Amino acid sequence: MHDERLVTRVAYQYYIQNLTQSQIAKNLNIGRSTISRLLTQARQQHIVSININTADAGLLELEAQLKAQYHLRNVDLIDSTHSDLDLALAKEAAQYLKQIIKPNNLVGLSWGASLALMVGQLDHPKAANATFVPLVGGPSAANAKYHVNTIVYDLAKKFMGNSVFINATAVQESRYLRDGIMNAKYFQELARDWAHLDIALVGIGGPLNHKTTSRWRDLLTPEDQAMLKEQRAIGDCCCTFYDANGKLLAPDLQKRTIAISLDTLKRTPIRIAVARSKEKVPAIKALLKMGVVNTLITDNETANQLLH
Amino acid sequence: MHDERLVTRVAYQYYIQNLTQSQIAKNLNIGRSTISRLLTQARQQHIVSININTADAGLLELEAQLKAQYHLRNVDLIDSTHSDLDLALAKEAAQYLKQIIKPNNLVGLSWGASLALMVGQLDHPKAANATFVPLVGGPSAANAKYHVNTIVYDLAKKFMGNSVFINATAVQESRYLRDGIMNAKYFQELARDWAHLDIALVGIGGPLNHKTTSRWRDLLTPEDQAMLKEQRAIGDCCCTFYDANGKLLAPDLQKRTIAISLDTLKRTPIRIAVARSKEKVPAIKALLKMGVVNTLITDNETANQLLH
DNA sequence: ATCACACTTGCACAAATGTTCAACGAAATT
DNA sequence: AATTTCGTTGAACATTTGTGCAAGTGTGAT
Repeated sequence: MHDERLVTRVAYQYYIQNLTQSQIAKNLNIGRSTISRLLTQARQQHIVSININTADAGLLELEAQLKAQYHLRNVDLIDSTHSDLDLALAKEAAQYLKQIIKPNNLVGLSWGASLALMVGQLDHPKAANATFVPLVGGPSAANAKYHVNTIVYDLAKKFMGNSVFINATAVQESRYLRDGIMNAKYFQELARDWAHLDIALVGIGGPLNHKTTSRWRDLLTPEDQAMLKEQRAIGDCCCTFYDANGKLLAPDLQKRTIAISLDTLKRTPIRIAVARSKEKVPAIKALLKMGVVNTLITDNETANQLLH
Repeated sequence: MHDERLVTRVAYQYYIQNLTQSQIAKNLNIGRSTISRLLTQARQQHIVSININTADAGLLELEAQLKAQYHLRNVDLIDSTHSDLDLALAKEAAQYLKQIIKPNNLVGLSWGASLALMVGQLDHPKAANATFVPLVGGPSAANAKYHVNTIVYDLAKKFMGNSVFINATAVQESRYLRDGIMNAKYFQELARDWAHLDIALVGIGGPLNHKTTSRWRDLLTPEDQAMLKEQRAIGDCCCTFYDANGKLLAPDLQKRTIAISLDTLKRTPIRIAVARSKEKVPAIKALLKMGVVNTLITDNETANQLLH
């Protein structure tokens, strides 16, 4: 342990005057290695303190905590005080995707309002020559604007890449119909893609009774809905429902669903969820615990609630 | 110029989470060079601030200012709140000397209370095998304790080195006497040493009328004193008097003085002055402006007054 | 005094960081 | 539209920093 006076002196010359360690060593007639060690000591003993002075520095702290608590690869937060939160979130997701996408990547997408919004927010995308594939079947109505195919197609266009379409709704009337579709040669290719994704980008569905219940859920029969309610579903990801403990629900419904399975999804290296709101907190939390996604883009309010 | 959001993010990972630049680059999918640049930007824009939390961090700031203002090689300050300031100063000077002295150095010393005190404060000196020489003649009375020779001898003993004595008082009765002495072969050797010093350690004398007028000044004749007063002497270094503008005074007295000349002194690479007190401020200031010394050891009160 | 131990130092190497340069791409100008 | 200009980027190189190791130094016990 060294003289505090000396430590301070060294820290001052290094951090305030920006001298190199060699210069300081010459000044003080001490070996350079010692300077290096004195500086580590200065940091350990908090003789020097380093602060970050920005409004959103707190966000980063939150990100780190969340990342640690759920063992995530990454967390990206936006400030909850934005006027249009959903828009801001979409923009952030767009930037994030742009940042991590690499040439020839295979990118899978589910859908939902967040993802649809995202596409529009993508500015100056780079030519990645990536391939974009849907992870779930389409919604009931042929509402082009929110159709998975539209999302995938627009995204591919912006990135100068290719896209693959999906020609079926997410939920079929019977498991036989569903199996039939999935056994088609074209679907087999899609399934193969699902197993080799580089990046997956998914939304998270909240509880069934929530007002803004998303468009596609009209595909569920009243029986499905009853069943899910009974089993305490708190949300879905890629049309797979689960409860607060991460238990997958409604196996019968599952078998009528055309979508990537959560297990397959888990094989993707980068699995990003984009979701926010108080209502979705339990759904997000369960999904994180299950390890289905390893990257989360949300706002700080949601993040705060996820910490407990 | 980059996105502040990104800069903050990078700064956080680097300074708070202690990741390396390469790791951050991988996280954010950015080239490492860019991270380096972002960090410089973060510092420039004060997005990160680095503080030093020590009582005497302010001293260092003062030191830096003083150093800049007078173009000094180094400044070493002690805290003015010490109970015995002169003792503390002596101790600091001792440590400083110990720190910078190198094997076989040739070290010159003037005298004064500060330097005398210093010798006693030198603990655990290293064997430097240095040579110590007086820069000025002795005082009038044969007060062994404060004699230059004593200082030089004691110091040499502590450093396991050699010392050279001086066998004359600082001021002679006539220039002829003085010239005679200085022409002696032994003095010629001393003079040669003066021209090749590695380190010079000097005190600074304050104004004449000051109460604690130092011991040696009884060598001055009443005429000398009158002359100096008339020419507005504010202090001396190595028995050479000067005024506030750095003009050397009393050439007649000079010619009767046995001491290194300030010009010769200036040829020494490391020239340290040890002095403090309100009264000596003008003397110190003038000496610094003249460039006679390039290293100053004092207390922060004196330092503050020197800044204006 | 001698030994043993803990602790510090400097050297040499490994890792991390800063910087130059050439190529690229976006805006602005013709 | 073609061309110029400006600013950004990554790769390679130069510099700076961190660290394991062996040698040195002081301290305390025997």
